[in-house]
Amino acid sequence: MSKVTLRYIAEKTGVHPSTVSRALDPARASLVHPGTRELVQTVADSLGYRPNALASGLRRGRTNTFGVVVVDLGNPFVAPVIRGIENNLESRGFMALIAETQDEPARLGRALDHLRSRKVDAIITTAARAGDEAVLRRVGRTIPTVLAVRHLAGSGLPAVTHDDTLGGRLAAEHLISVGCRRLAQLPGPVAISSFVDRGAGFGAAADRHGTPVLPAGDHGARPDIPEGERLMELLLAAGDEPPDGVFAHNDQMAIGALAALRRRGLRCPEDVRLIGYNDSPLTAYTAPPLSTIRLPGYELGRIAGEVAVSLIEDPTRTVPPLSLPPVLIPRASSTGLPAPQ
Amino acid sequence: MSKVTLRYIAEKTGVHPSTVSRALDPARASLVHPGTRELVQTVADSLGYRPNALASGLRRGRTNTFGVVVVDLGNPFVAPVIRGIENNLESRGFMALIAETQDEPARLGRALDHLRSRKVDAIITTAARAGDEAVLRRVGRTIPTVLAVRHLAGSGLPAVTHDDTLGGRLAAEHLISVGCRRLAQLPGPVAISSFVDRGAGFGAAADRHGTPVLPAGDHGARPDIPEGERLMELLLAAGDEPPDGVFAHNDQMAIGALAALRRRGLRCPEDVRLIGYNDSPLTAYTAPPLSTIRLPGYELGRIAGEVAVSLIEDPTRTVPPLSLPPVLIPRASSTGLPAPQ
DNA sequence: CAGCGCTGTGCAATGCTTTGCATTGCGTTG
DNA sequence: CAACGCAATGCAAAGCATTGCACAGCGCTG
Repeated sequence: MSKVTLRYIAEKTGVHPSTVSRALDPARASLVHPGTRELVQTVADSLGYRPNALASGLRRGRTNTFGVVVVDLGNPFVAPVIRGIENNLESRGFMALIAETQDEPARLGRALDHLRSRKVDAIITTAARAGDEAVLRRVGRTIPTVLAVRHLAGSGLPAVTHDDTLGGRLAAEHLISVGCRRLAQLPGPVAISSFVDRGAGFGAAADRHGTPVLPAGDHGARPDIPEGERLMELLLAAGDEPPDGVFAHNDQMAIGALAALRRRGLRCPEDVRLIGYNDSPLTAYTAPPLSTIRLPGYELGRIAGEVAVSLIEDPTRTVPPLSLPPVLIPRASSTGLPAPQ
Repeated sequence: MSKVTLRYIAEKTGVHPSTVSRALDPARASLVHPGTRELVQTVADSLGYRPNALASGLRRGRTNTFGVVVVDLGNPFVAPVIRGIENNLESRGFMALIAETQDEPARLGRALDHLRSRKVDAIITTAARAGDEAVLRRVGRTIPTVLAVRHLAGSGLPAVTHDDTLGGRLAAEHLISVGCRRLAQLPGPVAISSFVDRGAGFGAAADRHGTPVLPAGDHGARPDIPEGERLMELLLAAGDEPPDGVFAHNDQMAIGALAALRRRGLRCPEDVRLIGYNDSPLTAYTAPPLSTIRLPGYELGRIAGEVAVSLIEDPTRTVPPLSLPPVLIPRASSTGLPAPQ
């Protein structure tokens, strides 16, 4: 049983391979006689022919494949972004080649090499960190590359992000509006634009209201539950009067903070009001339900995909940075009110 | 600036392309003179040469790419599985082409077509449903295909699963051991082996102990939070005396059940003890913390990758079904005790 | 000096599809 | 009837890396 190739179909139908190629490509099917076309199509269908994407890609210089670089697939908030990218591009026959970096520069380098080798049509990365400028700029010269979620000033690459400055501001204004007078943050890593912006937005808004922000003991090395716990402990151990309103730079850290508060016998929200970031799936079900900032991840992914496609079609295009507004989701951890629902 | 190809390197170094090819392939580098090899390697490095994976794949019939088919990247428990697959295969130079089915048969078909077209070396699917037998068997004849997480009797494909029968049994025995005498289940879709096995294991264990299991009002259409809420409502509305121990077939449904109980003014665990399944990241932080069954997802992914590789190397091999034991994680929702930690 | 067994290289073919150009055949027009 | 246009198809090259085979060169041996 020989493999089903274009040539094989051509032999079966008695026409030339190029005619088969044309007959099967919707864009060029009009060039071939309706009768021939139908014959070719039925034979191809009955044999279960699938064009060899490698040969096709080699010939035309397009693979209909794009690379998606993420830090960690386990992070709940990357899923909607990928889905947004995927759903947008899937309808155009694209598939995603996924690479994880675990926030390690060496893995980013390897991932980009692999994607380059496989001739992806575009790359979307949600894993940019300070320090990645050079390698991303280099790859961006030959392959349309879009930054999603995290931007990176020195890279010169188009970016589609959440407006984290606004997110930080929303968090600050909310805590102030529910009566907090001594604020604090549990900050994420400084190499990542999202956290930098959240911190800056929060600080600026607090300043504008004349509300003090206690210095954070440290920056989160990885923005996860144990780190949130550790940073909250630091804050409580600082000797000063503890803060009455805390902004955790993501929900994981906020959940860690809840645990730390509980252990120290402090109540949330009575003693310390808390707000997280991302609106992860289960934050509505913690005790107390966690106030948070909701990000339009799916939409962001969709737009990043759109930008990537536009760059594939015209790589010279310059795309201005785009940022999507987040939304405050107040819940009991800051308001003290039971969830409305 | 012409593209950096094998031929280009060959011209620069003054040797034949085939020599360059050999010098750059660790497996055949020994065939070329050390001096030549080094010259070629330094020139290739300095030009940033990356072999064209399309041409390579076309020629050798191997792409070092595998397809991973999942239902939904947003589902928290698929992440560790993918990571297990990926981490295992990444070190061997493989990359993953990811496809989502959303549990829709048509999308599965399209996904498999795309993967076939792109000549992936192997396919790992975590999305098998009753009804998919024929299409999976067909693709499995030409591409090594491994079922992960969900098995499928009629497919004849090797499967690496969690032992969900055991998981169901653990749930039943645990509820019985903490004093429950009227059990019930919130079952997931019947087309998915995982849920069928959980239900069967639970039922069999309850029988063995002579403990009655109330009939479930319905099967979950999608095993998510709202469905859990709905099924729990059904159970409570059934008129009979309500159950005192409930096994939700996954954590999402358990969380939905918590909400339903709260709304009906029933306390958990005092009135109804509850256990979920999967040990999703945030179940430890719900109120009350949720008892659950922990699955070795990462390990499962790793092994599925292993099996896939062994099938790539020898497609005739038959691999016996493998299933990994889950672990009971008792928390306050069933024990009534505060979490130890 | 023929012959042997190596090693290192070169050569040409292969894998499959796409595409610009050439060709064929047919009908139309002046 | 010659010339022309047009639709449909065929032809061959291109895209890039890999690989079986051939060949040259080398140091020996009988």
